This record gives sequence, C-alpha cells and structure tokens, in this order.
Amino acid sequence: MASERIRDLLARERAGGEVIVEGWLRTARHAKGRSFLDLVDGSCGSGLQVVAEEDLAGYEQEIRPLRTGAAVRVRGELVDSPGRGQRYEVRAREVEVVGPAGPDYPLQKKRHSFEFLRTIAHLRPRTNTLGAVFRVRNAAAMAIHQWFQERGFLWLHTPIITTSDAEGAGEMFRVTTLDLGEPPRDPEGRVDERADFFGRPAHLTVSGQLEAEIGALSHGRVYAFGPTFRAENSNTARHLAEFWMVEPEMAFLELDGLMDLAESFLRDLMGRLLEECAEDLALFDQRIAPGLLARLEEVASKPFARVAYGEAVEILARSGRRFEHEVALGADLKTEHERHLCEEHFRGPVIVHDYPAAIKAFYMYLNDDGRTVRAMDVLVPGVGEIIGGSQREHRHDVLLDRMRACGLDPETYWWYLELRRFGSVPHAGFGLGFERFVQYLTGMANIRDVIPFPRVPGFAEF
RNA sequence: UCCGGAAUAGCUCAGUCGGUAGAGCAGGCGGCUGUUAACCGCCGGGUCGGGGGUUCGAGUCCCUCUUCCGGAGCCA
Repeated sequence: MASERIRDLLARERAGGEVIVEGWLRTARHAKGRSFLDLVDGSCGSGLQVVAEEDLAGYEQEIRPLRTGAAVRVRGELVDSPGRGQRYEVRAREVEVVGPAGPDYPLQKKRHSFEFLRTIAHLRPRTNTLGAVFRVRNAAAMAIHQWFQERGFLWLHTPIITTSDAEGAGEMFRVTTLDLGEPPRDPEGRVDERADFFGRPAHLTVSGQLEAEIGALSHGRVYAFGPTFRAENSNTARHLAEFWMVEPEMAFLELDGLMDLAESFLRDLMGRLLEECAEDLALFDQRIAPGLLARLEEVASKPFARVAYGEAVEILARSGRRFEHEVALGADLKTEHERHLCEEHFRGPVIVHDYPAAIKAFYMYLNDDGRTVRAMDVLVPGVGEIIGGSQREHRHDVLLDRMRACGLDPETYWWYLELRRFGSVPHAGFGLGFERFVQYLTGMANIRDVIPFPRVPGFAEF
C-alpha cells in the first residue's frame, strides 16, 4: 500500500479507509492512555493529527518518547475527528519510528527568529513559515514558466559561464582552473590567461539578456530563467550574490508593448498565485505581513500607473517632501524617491519610463531627443524596483556610438553588433528578480529567507 | 563599502544608578488531561561574542575585533 500526502488526505470528501502517512512531528502531546502526534510532510501548511492509543504495539518504548522532529510512518484509519481544531485525524494501527530526534533538536514549537533559522538552513524548511515560502517559490516558478509557455515563449538556456568581460550589471565572479598560488606566467611575468580553461578570462553570468536577444531574433519570443551572480559587496535585505532572474526578450516589440507585457505578466501571476497558494498566502497575511492579501488582490485587479521619468521628477519636486538625496533632472531615482512614488503618490505599482541615457546601459534604445532611452522600471510598494527593462538599440551605428561613449570595446561584443547587421528588428525585454518577486508575494522582509540557500558576502554555508 | 543598532541559558528575551545574573519556552523528574504551539509542580542549565582598558568592583562605562540586524550606495 502506497503512502499518501497530507494535502490530499485533507482534501478528501469524507473520512474512512486505511491510509499510510509519512512525515515529521511538529509536536507530540502525550496524554494519559494515548498520544496526539501532529504530523507534517511538507505537502501543505496544515498538519495531520495522529492519535495513538496505549494498546498499540511498542507504545511505551517507541511512541511515548516521540518528540518534535522525529520522522514516522503511520498506518491507520482516516476518521472524523471528535476533537476541535481539525476535520480529520488518523487513528493509528501502527506507528513506525523511522528516524527519531533527540532532545537537542534545534527547532521548537514556538517562534524562532529568522536570523537563527538562517544558521540552520538544513532544518528551517521544516518550519511553518519557511515551508510555506518554499512552496510559494515553487508555485511561482512554475506559474512563470506556464505564463510564458502559454504565450509561445521559448525557454532559452543561457550560459552560466560567460566570457563577455563586462555587461555593465555589476562585479563578476571569476571562474578559473588556474593554480592561484602559482599561476602560469607569460614572458613578461604576467598571469597567462591563455593557459586558463577557456583560453581567456571567464566569469559567472550577471544576466542572460545579451544571449536572450540572440534567441529573440531567431524565435521571436524567448525567456531566460536561471541563476545569476553578482560579486557586489551588497549587504541589504534585497540583494543576494546568487539569485534567479526571469528575462523575457521579444522581437518586433517596442517600449509601450514591453510595459504592457510586464504589467500583464505581474498581474496575471498575482491572480493565479492568489488562487494556487491560498493557504500559504493566508499564513503570510496573518503572521508576516498584515494586509498582504488585499495588496496582492489590488495589484491583480488594477492597472499600473505609468509615468515618464521627467514627470516623475516633477511629482517628487512638487511633493513638498524633504529627501535625503536631492531630486534633480538627469540624476537617477534613489530608493527613497521610488518608494515615495509607489507607496505614497500612486499607492500601488508604478512604471517609470524614458530615463536619461546618461544613467542607463549602452544597449537601450536612444530616443529621437538624443537624451533619453526607452527604459522602464516597475516599482512596487515594499520591495521597490522589481522589474527593469528596455527596448534594445537595434540600429547598428547608434549602438556602436553608444558602446564607444560608454567606454566598451566593440570587439568584445562583435556578435552582439552583428545581430544588428543581419535582419535586425526592434526588440525589447525585461529582467525580474525572482527572489524579489517571491518577497513581494510573501511579504518576507529579508531576501535571504525566500531562497533555500542564500549566498551573500561572507556566507555560503550549506 | 558607509551610517546606525545589537550580541546575556539550547531558543525568545529582561537585567534599573557599575555591586559577579532572571523569566518564558525547550530539557529532566512527577502529576493531570480527547489533547490543540495543552496544563500544573519540582529540578538541572551561563567564561554575559573575542581581546584590551577604566574602576575597590564591569553584563552594565571606554577602545578594538568578529558576527548579525536595520538603513544607504550598487542593483534585480
């Protein structure tokens, strides 16, 4: 007889029948004559109450000493629970202790701090909150794939290791097989990088965008969805050294269409996940971020505000607010400015578009004014910038000029430039920080708690 | 990296004016109970993050290092 998942058992129409469940004890309450075991198996937030009577084989020796953390397999009957607090319970016929847990089991029945849980990343997925986070994360990943697949986007597997020496998105991790103690030297005594594994310097990717553009110009609609790496010394609640990014790239698409794409993407996903993860999101609404459900529902149902960069600066200037960083036309919007726009002025998601060229990347499409580029950022309350994207510069000569102006070596990007010589078309794409998306969904304050094994400066345990 | 805060029992925290430490939970023992992060009683448990200094005396004040948290910058 096969075991069943608690999620499925709780969803049954009625009690009855023999079942086998396997999982871990969230708590064990030993009463006179019987024990109540709260069993969880990760399939859902709810546990299943197992009632073990004292006449069971091995009751005193095996069941009575059970405590939080132990793994058990239970065979018994699914019955209507006579107690309050649960609809069904399992009347045990046999409880097999698969893996006991000693009194030094670090997880307790009560709340732990997230800081402490980070030090036990091998056990924290068993907690209610982290368990829910990882279920929501999984559902979000699958919903993202589904959303793109339904619209004819091809999942393009962009490389993790790259030899583009700069993509303008931050410091990169070096990938090398050279002996750092005694690297091979050229006649001048410099490290001979031609002797390295790829015959040239290589790094972990900071973005799949440039390769995704290749895909857009062959398959029309593609997306990259995988890990990316930044070696920035960022110590904040919304930065990781290793994080996942979703990067759709679409041909024959300009800025307006890109904003539509980003907005419908976010709103559709919110709507879908509100349904799919109702139980887990309710837990976040109750315990982590009161008002979360209302906020997500609003995002799913209301159009996003859109404002050009110039207007955004005017709004900030007129706000009467004193900002730590001055609001100035031509300067990038700071975190406090972005927060003011989406949290106070518009009170919801905002798309800011057409930024000054000087503060944006070389590959963004230059407007006719020669001063702004067709870039857009989606700002959401609580998290800030969640999406950044742009229409790409598809005109060869304009791109070449921009690269030179930005101090980049066109040789390195020969293939990127060549795409602009053979069948170049307007195209556009955006990047969504997957962990920030999960943060937004769950209301979790620290990005380290929405990825199973966070990598940040000074920490790569587990 | 910069600014601010924190580090006390296994965990979550309190500790007043500088006079060598407490609670709840967890653990052990006992009791009670179709229980609900059960409840009641008793017990054990601490190099107060490391190093240095001031002082008769430092968990408490000062310096320094480490780690963590919050904010900023960089960004997603």
